[in-house]
Amino acid sequence: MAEQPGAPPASTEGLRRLNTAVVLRSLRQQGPATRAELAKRTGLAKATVGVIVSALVEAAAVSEADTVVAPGARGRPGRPVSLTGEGLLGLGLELNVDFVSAVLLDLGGRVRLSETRPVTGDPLPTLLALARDVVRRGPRGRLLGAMVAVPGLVRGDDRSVAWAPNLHVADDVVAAAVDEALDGRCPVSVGNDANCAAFAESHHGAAVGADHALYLTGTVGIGAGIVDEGRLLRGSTGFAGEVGHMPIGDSAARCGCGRQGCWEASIGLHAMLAAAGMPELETPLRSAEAVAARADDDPRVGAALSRLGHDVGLGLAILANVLDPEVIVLGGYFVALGERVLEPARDALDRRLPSPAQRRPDLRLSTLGMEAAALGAAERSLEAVFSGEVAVAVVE
Amino acid sequence: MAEQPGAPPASTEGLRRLNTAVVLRSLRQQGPATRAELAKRTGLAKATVGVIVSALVEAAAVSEADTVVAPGARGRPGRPVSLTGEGLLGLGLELNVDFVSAVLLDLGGRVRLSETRPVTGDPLPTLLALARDVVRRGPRGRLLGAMVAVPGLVRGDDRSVAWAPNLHVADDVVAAAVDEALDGRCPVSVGNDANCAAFAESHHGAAVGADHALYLTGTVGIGAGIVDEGRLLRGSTGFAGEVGHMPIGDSAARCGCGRQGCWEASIGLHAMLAAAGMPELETPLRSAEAVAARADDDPRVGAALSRLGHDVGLGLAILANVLDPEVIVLGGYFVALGERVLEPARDALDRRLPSPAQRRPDLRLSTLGMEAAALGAAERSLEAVFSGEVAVAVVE
DNA sequence: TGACTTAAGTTCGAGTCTCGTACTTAATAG
DNA sequence: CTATTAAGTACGAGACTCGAACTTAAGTCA
Repeated sequence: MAEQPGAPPASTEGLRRLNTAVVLRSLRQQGPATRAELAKRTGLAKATVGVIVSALVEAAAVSEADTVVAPGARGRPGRPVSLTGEGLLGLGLELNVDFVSAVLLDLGGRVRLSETRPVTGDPLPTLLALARDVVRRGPRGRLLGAMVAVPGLVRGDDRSVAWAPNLHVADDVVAAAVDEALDGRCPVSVGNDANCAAFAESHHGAAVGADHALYLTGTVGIGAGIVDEGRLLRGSTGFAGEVGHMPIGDSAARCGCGRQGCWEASIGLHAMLAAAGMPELETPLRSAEAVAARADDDPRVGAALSRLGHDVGLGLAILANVLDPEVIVLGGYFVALGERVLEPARDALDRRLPSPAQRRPDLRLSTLGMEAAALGAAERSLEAVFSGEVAVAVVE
Repeated sequence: MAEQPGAPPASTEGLRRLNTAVVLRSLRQQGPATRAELAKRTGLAKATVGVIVSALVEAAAVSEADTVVAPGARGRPGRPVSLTGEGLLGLGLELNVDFVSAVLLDLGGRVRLSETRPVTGDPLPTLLALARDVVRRGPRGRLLGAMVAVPGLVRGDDRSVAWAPNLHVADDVVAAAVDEALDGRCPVSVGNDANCAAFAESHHGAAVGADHALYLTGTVGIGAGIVDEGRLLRGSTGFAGEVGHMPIGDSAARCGCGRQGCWEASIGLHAMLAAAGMPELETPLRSAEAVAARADDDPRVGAALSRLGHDVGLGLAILANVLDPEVIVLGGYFVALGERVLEPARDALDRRLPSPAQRRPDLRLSTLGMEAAALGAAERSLEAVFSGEVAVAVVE
């Protein structure tokens, strides 16, 4: 059964933390509002909202606009408060095999600084240098948290790596190294890259506003991130969403894992390139762009892509049956193939919905690019604030 | 994005509610404890635990044992408190096509009364009569909540039915009818039957102690219930776990839905009976028992069952890849087939795990029988207490 | 047997929080 | 210039948690 969840509120200070989080979430999800409106939205007393907002203003988490909310209305006009979060930052990092990224996000959801650097050799030192640089060059403010996205399996402590076949890291070496690079300035956690990217899509990308989203990324491997009721699905050992080796698609296709019929062996980058009869270029995206460019002229390539799309849709249908997402976002190399994959995938998906009562999940392309995982990691590093686990406003 | 979740604690009374829930969960999950132990477990102050426990004793939610916890220890011996919940009840109901069930559960997790009645014709009146009977004959006490499990789709309000192809009910007619039958004595909600059964397994059945569990039930149709971090997965429209029509197994098998290759068409009751060459009897369980009895003598039947098990395992492998459960529980007619299905399913599952790093989920048979859904519904009706949304102890 | 030790549980006062009410403030309407 | 309306604030009451001091109920050891 579930662990004793989160920090219990315990004291009245904890109560304040929770109510502050309620106000922050309301501002994030429903936009700016006057104190009176906030009181209505949250169910808190006007007086309470007043106190909380004052503290948030003091902490530079929100700011008051001078503009009146509804000019021409009777009564004293309210001054709308909006979530700007100028001075409160979350750092998202991505540690990957051939590149590292960093995104500095403020509490208002604006990206304040972001950078990606290519890597040859051990990526960790490059990541640490990047992290230090970004923090130094970024805007002044309080760093509330940092999260590192890694292509691998992360344990339930959100810190130690259980398995990362392409990266030579394990346990909490990454977390500890970043801890040190940041001088212990803020808590550091680690997360799976697909999960982080999924989170990014649901907060900033193609799945904004969707409470239930599925993110599928494809490069050489295939991975998924699952958001249910706004929360990331982790599974008992962190493996949830490791969908690359499900038996889907061409059952005779040989996979790098030694088995046959893995989904990855049908829709992974190498399978796609082989089917299109084209070579692998420097990056998956490049390779896919080249294939996309060729597809219009060469009907064989076009046919390969629509077969690919069909197999993508088949797997998505299975996932949609299990998870019932509102939106499905395709990332990775699929983005470069665009409608050439989306259309046949939609067809396959349509034919495989469980019942006429279910509407088809919206199938979209990722809009976030390379830095999706880092952005999601940054967003996740701020989650503790929005959930009320961490206090942002100081009591005066 | 997520709605403003749950009732915010808001006032200090809400804080008490939450802290009371922390104590209750600790008692449920970690067993009886003295006040001092509870203080350590929950992080609350000794004084606070004292007050909360007094209120819980008053409300007949917990009771103090006279037995000393550790005889022979120095210092004043503590009086252990245990969750008995004598006077606090949750009612679980199941509305099905050919039977209805009711389970009366106390807060301590003991079934105080349960009954199942067969139905011919409209099941709703029979259910209402059963509900009234059970409440009347059951032990005196406060009814904290009631939930009706239905074979159908339930909307996010946990009350109205969106789709129930085998039942002639829609919207909130069921909830309203039960409301009336119970004289509005407690809040009434409605839930999907597979979800309820999954919840029952994770609290009382084969998946006790597992935070992440998958429940698969098979009769004519195939359905799943998914527990992740102790919470039920619902999906955006309540369809999560509707796995019967995923394209798995024999791709040529014709399904009742008009398509081919649905999982249901390979492992549903009718497919099993056809493969075994045996007739359908009164109930799925009966039919399956007959097949199981024949399997030892007739190698053709044995072979059919191991093919069935293989197809079950194939689908479970996919689900395990997506969800990473700790335990998988098979219910429905599979229970009667026992190891004849489990063994080939385990084999297929083993061959299809995503990586050597993942351990195989434990595959078990349901132990709860017909009343699983009603029991789970009863358990769910008490969830609001354990989550702190509803107060159980009255402030004196 | 009786003083000492140890730990459980309770009492109490201080501090924090939310809430409702009453009040002040800033705009429009006439 | 006065009345009206609604936003925001001040304030006292009530609820809750907490730490420290205190009481209680056992075992320990002379």
